[in-house]
Amino acid sequence: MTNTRDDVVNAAGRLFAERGYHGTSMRDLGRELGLYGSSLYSHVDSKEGLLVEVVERGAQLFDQAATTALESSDDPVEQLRQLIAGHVGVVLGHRSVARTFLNEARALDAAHRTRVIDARDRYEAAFRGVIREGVEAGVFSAPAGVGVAAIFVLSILNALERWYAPSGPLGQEALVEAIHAFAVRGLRAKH
Amino acid sequence: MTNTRDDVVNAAGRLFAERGYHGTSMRDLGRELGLYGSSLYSHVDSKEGLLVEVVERGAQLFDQAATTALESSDDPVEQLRQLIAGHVGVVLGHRSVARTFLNEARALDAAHRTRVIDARDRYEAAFRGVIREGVEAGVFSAPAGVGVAAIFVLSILNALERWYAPSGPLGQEALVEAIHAFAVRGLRAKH
DNA sequence: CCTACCGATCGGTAGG
DNA sequence: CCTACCGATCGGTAGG
Repeated sequence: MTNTRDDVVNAAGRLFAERGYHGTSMRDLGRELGLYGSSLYSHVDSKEGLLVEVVERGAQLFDQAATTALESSDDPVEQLRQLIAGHVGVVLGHRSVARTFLNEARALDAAHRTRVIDARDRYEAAFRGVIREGVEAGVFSAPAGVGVAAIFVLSILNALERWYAPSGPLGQEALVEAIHAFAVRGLRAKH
Repeated sequence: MTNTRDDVVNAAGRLFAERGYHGTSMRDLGRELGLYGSSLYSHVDSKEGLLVEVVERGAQLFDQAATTALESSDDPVEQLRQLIAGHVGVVLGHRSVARTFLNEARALDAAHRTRVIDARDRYEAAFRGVIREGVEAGVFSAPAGVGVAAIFVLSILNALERWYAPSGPLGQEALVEAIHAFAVRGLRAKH
């Protein structure tokens, strides 16, 4: 019945993801945990600190997923599959954190927002690198540029939190396969 | 120097797009127009009414674009190009409205939110229909289902507001061509 | 469109 | 973790 600090951070992630940072009050958050808004301050320093913590956790999860994916293989097609699988894993395993990371960074002060933007750019760079290797190996083609191709794939991945229903007809593995097939075809060099 | 009602709605769209509905106060909006927050109420009835107006305008723009696109041709590949071109046109021509429509619907009351969700579903249905026709004509393939394929294409389109820079190296026509090429390849039936 | 103001709610603190 | 409270800000109104 007693709440831990982690309970507070997790509940904050849920509410920030659902209603947005500015749409969530500390009293809302307290209610979610069965206590008063003012009581939250024995667990955390400030509302903005909670947002920073959730967002940094999101950056961490995506960063780890990308690193693991790149280490899994030397083949660009397979690395892309692992990048996609990793992203899907983060979204399905930590949806609120992912949503807050993707959508609420604008509520951060300039310094923390810069950190998030840098983290996203490093993550994107993993996709760019794999696509570039594929192009150099002659298996991919990116007529509009590697950067644009990476954004297209990431657009599909970042949109998942908006529509994917875990209880729906499309399972996690089928989802990964569908995205990978679509991306690899979209990137496929003529042959 | 005097502001019209349209000036107020447009400025509201800009601020809602940049900071979110809950991140924008009526005093912020007044400041943007060079007047006091309370003065806005001689132009509009309420803050939520402003959001409704911006979001409904977004629904209208996307709906019109889809209708025009479908009428432009009978060929699914060409219809898809026109759907993409129409979406890009809305985002580049009315970016704030598009952003607010895409991101701020959750701040609406249940009745208006339902209207937005219905509008989005009708818009998605245009993409589903074109892809379905392409599959039936044997030119497209959608192994994970027509609905999933439509979502993939729309994910790329809906993400545009997050990254596309009109002043960047990729012009509007090249952007449409790049998305269409990626989508058509992603959907292309083996042959 | 401004001045003056309202009740409600905000993030946060003090003291227990 | 609660009680009692703070100053600031919120959406909105009355009257001009």
